[in-house]
Amino acid sequence: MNEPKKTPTIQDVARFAKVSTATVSRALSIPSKVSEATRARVSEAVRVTGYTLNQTARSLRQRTARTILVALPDIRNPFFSSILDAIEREATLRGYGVLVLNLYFGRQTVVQLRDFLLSNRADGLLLLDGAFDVSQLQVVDEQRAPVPVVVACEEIPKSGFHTVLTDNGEAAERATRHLIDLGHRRIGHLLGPEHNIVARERHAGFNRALEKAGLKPVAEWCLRGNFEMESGFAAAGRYMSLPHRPTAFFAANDESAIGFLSGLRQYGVTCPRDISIVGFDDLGVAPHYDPPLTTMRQPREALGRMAAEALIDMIEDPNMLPSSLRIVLRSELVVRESTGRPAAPDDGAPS
Amino acid sequence: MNEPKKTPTIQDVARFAKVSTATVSRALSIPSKVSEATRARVSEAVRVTGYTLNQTARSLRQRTARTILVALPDIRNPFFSSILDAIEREATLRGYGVLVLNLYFGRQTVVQLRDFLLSNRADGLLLLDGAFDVSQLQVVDEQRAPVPVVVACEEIPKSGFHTVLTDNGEAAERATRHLIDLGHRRIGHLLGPEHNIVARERHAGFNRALEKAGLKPVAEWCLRGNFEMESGFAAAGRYMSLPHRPTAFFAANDESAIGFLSGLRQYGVTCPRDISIVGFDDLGVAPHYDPPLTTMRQPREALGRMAAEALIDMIEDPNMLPSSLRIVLRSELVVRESTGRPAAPDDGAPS
DNA sequence: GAAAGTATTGAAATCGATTGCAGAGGGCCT
DNA sequence: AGGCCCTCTGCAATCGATTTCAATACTTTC
Repeated sequence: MNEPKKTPTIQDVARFAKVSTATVSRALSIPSKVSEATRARVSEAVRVTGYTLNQTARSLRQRTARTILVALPDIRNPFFSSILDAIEREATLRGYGVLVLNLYFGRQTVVQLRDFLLSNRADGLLLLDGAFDVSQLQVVDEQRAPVPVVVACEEIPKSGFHTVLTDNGEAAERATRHLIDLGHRRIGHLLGPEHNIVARERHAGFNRALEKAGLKPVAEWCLRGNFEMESGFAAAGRYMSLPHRPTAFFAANDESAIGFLSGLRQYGVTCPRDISIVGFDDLGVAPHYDPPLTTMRQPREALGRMAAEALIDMIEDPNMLPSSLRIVLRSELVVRESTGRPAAPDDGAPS
Repeated sequence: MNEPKKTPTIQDVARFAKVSTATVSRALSIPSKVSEATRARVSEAVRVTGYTLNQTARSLRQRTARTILVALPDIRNPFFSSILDAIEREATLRGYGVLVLNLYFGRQTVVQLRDFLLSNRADGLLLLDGAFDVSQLQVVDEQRAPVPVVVACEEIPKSGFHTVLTDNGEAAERATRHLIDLGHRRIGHLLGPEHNIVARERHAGFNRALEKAGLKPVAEWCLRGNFEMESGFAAAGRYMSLPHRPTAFFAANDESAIGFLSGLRQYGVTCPRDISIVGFDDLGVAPHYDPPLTTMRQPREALGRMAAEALIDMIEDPNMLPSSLRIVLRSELVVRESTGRPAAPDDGAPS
């Protein structure tokens, strides 16, 4: 009685209910195909034996794992974690499990990711990283059925994957435009990581806004950064050493904007009096920072949810989606107190 | 040639290498048991066929999923996400996948969590939520082999589970002590969620520190909160309406501390001039907030890593761990600028 | 009342690996 | 030469479900 009992299987249920395993299986998954009486006997048997489905066995037979794999660069990043959250909700709703995989390790992880997918542990991949080199992920043109993939957040240019993302370039343009509308003429940009596609798009959007307003981009006003607070903090020093300083900055994201502001405080530069800053992401802390941060809010929940939806749709019916799906979600400017009119009348680029 | 080829199985490899599937299996997992020549033929066959292991089939046979399930209250919370990150690293290192499950839905999720575990999709559970009602999770006293469980972050009092956590009470005591040492006598506490064990322990630690210093706890100085920024923000209003205001606060976590500070700014109360605040967690933004936040830093990476280690150890050898493991990690006070001496000499509780 | 259709069930194959057992072959010892 | 041990390999069972196919009983229809 106290020995480690084996977990009950469908065989045990069948024996107890005096039916075949086939009938038990049907009673549980297609009740309409089984008579009332049998169904009751099976239910009772399940109750008594304490039977629970062995998902592994089902997966093997049905060739589906009812699991999706989410690969992302960094779970700690609040931007990703809130998307992951939305993905998890949607997946759970539709009966899918969520496997997560960090992508720190570069090359090694590619192999791992590939094996993961090809090992039937997951039915599809949700990739949250455009920097990822997909050519190494020989999942597509392999001599086997293609694995469903959806790329979210960042676009992988000619990969042909379904994509769900936000309007990074356009949003950056609007953020910058906001600064211009306030009267700023000397506007700088705190860059994101050099090889990150999202960062590049935001940079491009920034440039477009300047151009449309007839402002010349000034190379020294684009300060190096990498989305992290420390990089913004470090950029403050470089800002101070500029001969002709911008009165406003568009930061590639909120984190670097916060680091930047924090660094500027060290030099006695106050926002928005001396400088205006607009960020990107609308992190949770943005409204409670000092000053509350003007920023572009990305629809993170929608992004995660729609990406998960698309992936699961594709898994459940590969023909359901159009050959190439590309959803672009619109970000929203949230004006708070980190942006204002420039102190002095402003005459544009340095002489 | 262009038809959807089936993914190659071990049978295909065996056929190509002209050996049995048993030999292929051994060549891949116990190479020492196979002759040099055969091993080479198998390798070649694997290369040519493009074979990858079907983990599901292996799992079924070996009765292990090489996957752990991490259940947590909220992935978005940066505290949890960084622990999840550490867990993922450790698990990956040891060849385990990580399934995540949010626990929003209360009752429904319990059932789900239970099925998840009993369905052989995961070999063990890492639970990051002490508020969770484990009695419903009939995994322990079921009439079957017990599922390995490790509880991290929060303790579940008499559950008998292995536990890895930080010294919440003791750390809260030290945080409060820091305020006392600075000369504060009127010290308040911004509470965490009422039924959260961690919050209670911090509250208890707070009280102990006061007591040891001969200070009487004042009920009105404990402001309601729930770990979220908004709750801290709201608490600021209640603070302002106190007849006799504390000169220092110990906030149950950084987020609520930040919300509180943000709320206080609305009333022109400046930190640390008018009030000192110490938080808990050392969020990424803490050093870059204005003022930089004094806080208790929890060893989050270590916590996640050790919890994952313990769980995987338990999975791989149930007899390896002592009957009851309880690891307590020490938090560290990080003094920044949100705490200072009280402005006026301070004489303790109101008359 | 016979034929056709429908509802219900079971036997057995199947998914793709691992593994216990046994057999073949070779080397070594007595 | 015979016996023993060791290495290498294959056969076939096994993990726990699903699913095809066929058989049976029961209705319905003409």
